[in-house]
Amino acid sequence: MINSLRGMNDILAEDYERFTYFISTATEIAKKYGFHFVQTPLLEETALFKRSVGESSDIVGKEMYQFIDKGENDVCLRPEGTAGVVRAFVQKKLDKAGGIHRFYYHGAMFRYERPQKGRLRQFHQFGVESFGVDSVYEDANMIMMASDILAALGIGYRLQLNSLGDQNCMPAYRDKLVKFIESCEDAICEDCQRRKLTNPIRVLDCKNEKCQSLYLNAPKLLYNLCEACQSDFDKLKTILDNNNIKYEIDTNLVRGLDYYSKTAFEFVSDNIGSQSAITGGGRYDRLVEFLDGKATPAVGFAMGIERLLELIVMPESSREGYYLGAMDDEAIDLIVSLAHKKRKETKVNVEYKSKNLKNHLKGADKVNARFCCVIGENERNDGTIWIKDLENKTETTVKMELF
RNA sequence: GUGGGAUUAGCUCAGUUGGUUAGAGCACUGGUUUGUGGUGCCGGGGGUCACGGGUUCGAGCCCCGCAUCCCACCCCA
Repeated sequence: MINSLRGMNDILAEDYERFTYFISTATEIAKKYGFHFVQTPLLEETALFKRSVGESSDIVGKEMYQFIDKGENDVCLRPEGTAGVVRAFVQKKLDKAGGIHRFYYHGAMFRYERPQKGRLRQFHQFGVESFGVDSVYEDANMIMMASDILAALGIGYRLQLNSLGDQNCMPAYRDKLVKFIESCEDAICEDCQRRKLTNPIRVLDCKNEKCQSLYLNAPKLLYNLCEACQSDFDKLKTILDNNNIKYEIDTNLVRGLDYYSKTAFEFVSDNIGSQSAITGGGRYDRLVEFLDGKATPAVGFAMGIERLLELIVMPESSREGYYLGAMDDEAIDLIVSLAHKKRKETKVNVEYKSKNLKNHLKGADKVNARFCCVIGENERNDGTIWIKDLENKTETTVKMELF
């Protein structure tokens, strides 16, 4: 038997119901916020991710499905969605067109990681990206949209918030942090020593307890913001307060992708195990420029669909459509024809074997049909069909031509 | 990539110190004496015990390997 690859799952039956329910709910809300669908390829040039996500990130450093194709191009399966959307944005010259462009997307992402609950090698994200708005109101808007989607799905969460600063305050802070790290360099873990050189901000995110205890006294970026970043962050908090969205400030929240600046946020769930981040996002004002576009402010987020599926509260499914059955073999052709006609308007299940009434009622119940319709000897003689509403338990008999 | 646990029917799981033909519930299927379901009763099908080796007279059970899932690390959505 050939099995699916490690960390790659089939989605079918009830899982697919939940999957499509999520997509339609999220899509509906994204459209209300004025976003439009964008689809980009699963395969991109490797350089795209190296330049956007960043070579120091784990994603690019060790998790990409990267290979040389037959034309000797260095390509990889996309590990995340933002880079492709930004590339498309620049390639279609929307940066030069100016104005505001808002996109939503969903699809498969690939990361070569050790699988775990909530962590797959092929997984799916729903994401949104907004280009051309530098106002912090847009940041708040994104958070409100994510919050609306989670609320519509009945998902509880905690929202964590931080600011990563911008090109004015980040470099100065980085120097300050590196000096701090150097002061305790001998005591920190190997990973952190490496991070000091590649991406010092990430040490704050270290899970090592000893490191964390040392970093309690580390300078916090949030307290070293320039005036513009500080006022934006304060404004963001005010907007969220005004709209009754609860949040926690997490000064150590650092997004694992290098392109974020200013607002960074993460929605986490306490009910799905250690892979608890269900939505992550933030502002990335420099990325369009990094990818050879005209400088354009942008902000976005992505949701991990598989992680959300177990948390979704589905609306109760109600009885729907018709079940048609024959009580003797002579009636089978009749119900097949009636089913063909009825399918022009609704869902119809047909049982091809003649059975007694009790078994047909059982069958209708099993497929969750609203109406159980049966033709037996009596009905054939009268040219009628017997119909029972399984919800209201009422019965009628109608002429076949009126069915 | 590191460490730990698990793997027996479609699903959830029992299975004694190694000993005849591997069980249950649910699901599926048929019947219930001739037209009333979801909720009665009776029956039936379905398992190379994940896979590959080894020890043994004999392995679901012990040993080794391997795959997958789960947990933690890590990472992130």
